[in-house]
Amino acid sequence: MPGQRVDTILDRLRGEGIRVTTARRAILTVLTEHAGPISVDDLASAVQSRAPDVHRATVYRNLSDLEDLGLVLHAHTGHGPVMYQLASGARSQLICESCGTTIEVGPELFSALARRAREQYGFVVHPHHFAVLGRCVRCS
Amino acid sequence: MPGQRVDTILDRLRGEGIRVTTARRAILTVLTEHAGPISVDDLASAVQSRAPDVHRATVYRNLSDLEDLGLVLHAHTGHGPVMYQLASGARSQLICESCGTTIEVGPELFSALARRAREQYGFVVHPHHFAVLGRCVRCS
DNA sequence: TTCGATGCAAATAGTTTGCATTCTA
DNA sequence: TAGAATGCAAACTATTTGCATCGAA
Repeated sequence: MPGQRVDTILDRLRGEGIRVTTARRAILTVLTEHAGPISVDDLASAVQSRAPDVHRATVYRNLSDLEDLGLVLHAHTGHGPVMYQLASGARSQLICESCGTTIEVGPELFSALARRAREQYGFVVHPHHFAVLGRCVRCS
Repeated sequence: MPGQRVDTILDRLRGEGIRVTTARRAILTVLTEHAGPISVDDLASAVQSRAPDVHRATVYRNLSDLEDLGLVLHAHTGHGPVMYQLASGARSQLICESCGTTIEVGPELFSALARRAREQYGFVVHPHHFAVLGRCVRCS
């Protein structure tokens, strides 16, 4: 299944005149197999276990390109590292500032905030681009 | 009025055995006079226009100490710089990912999100520690 | 064979730290 | 005058960029 999904994306890339390389395939495979957001660090490690020669700079460049194409999204997590995930089925995160525990949540959690921001300020919230910081059950 | 407020804070610091220095006074004065969150960069510039010899490292060290005392808060703003503000009367921010426009908002905007996060996950949201990213009226 | 993509190294930005010196209390 | 706080420089982390080389189409 994941392999098929990767191939679908690669076909789309080819259609856009973008070349299918070892690095690109490995990055998309890891993103597809890993449900939810993953840090560049973890992503690069996973990629390098498949294709050892892939350089970090290449990972950054690819993530940036894939994001421009609308295929992946990044999220800022405060003190923590930037997290990437496939755009389809993207999830948001609640992150504990004390222990780092991360809870993945759907966009419905933001519906009221999004509505108020839009009504009061005309501001459209992007729930996938930032983590909600706070304190988890165990730490509070 | 601001001067009085700064003195109140300085008295409290003295009470905790913390010394009142030129740098500390300047940092607190700028934070008090500037309503809402300010970046370290802007804060340092404003501090240096009052006390030119204050080094950036000192600004960072002081902000960290003041935060430990619960007097100031920092917020992560995604791609942008970390913002600091006095803890009393702290505001949250909606930041446009396209043009950088910032809207300051009160904590009431987060009430529904905070309630759902608490009810469903026992997670306590800290609305002041992260900015809400999205797109402003003009950019969307 | 062409030119997009890569590896590598160096540059950059934001922040932290070690240490000798300064200055508050 | 003791030791907290500072200035400075160097270290660090995360990310970006220039450039010569490589390889997908």
